[in-house]
Amino acid sequence: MKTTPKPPHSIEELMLRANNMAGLTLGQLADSHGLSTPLNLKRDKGWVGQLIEHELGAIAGSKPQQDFLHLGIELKTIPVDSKGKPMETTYVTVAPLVNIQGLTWENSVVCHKLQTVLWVPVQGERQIPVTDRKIGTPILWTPNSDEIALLKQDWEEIMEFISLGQVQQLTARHGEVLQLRPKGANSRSVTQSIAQDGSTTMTNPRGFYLKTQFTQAILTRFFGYPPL
DNA sequence: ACCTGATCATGC
DNA sequence: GCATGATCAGGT
Repeated sequence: MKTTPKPPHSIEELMLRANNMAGLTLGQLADSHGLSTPLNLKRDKGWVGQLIEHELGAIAGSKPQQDFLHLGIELKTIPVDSKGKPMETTYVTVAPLVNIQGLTWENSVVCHKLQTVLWVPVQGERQIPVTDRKIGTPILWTPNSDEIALLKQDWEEIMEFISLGQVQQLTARHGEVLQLRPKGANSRSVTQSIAQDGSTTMTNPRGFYLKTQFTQAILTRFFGYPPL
C-alpha cells in the first residue's frame, strides 16, 4: 500500500491511482504516507485535499494552474453526506478584481481550471471520525455545453459587477451555479479593486465557488446514486 | 436544515 | 498579500 508521490505520466495512470484508493479510509491513506490524522478539520481545513494530492502525485505549489498541468486536469476533493450529496460549495479560484479589461470567459482562470476536473468524493459528516471517513469512486468530469453555458453566464454577470466597481454589491446569492464569496485569511484582509468612479480602492479578496446544487448534479450524472 | 460570510494552515 | 487546500459556524 506504499505510494510514490510522483506525477502520473498519463490520464490512465492517474485514474488507476485514483481508483485504487477508492474504498480506503483517510486514516489508512494517511498511515501509508506516515502522516497522522487530525481529530477534526477545524484547524486542518485543507488536510484531506492535500492528502489526496500527495497520493495522486499532484504538482505542489501555489500557482494559479491546474494540479496536473501536463494532463490538463484539476483535482478536487468533495465532502459528501450519507446520501452522496455535496456538503460544501467547491472553491475554484480567487477572483480578479483589477486589471480585468478585455478579460473573457474563454481566457479566465475559472474556465481553464474547470476544463477537466478529477472529483474525489470523501465522506464529510462530522459524526464520522476523520480517520474513518471513506474515499469514494473518482470522477473525471468535463463540463457539457449546458454546464458551460451556466458557468459562463454567471461568470460574465459577476465580472460585470466587478468591472463597474460594484463588487461590494455582490453577494453569494448572485449566480445560479457559480458564486462569489470572501476568500482570505479573515474579514480584515484587503486587496485592490475597482471603485465606482473607475479609480482603485480596497476590498476583501473574493473567490469563485461552485454551488452544491451544481456539483450534486455532476455526481448524479455519473452515478445516479451515492458514490460511497 | 441550509447557506452565506468568516475563517484556518502553509509557503512564498 | 496572494494563491494553494478547503471547512467552519452562526444567522436565517
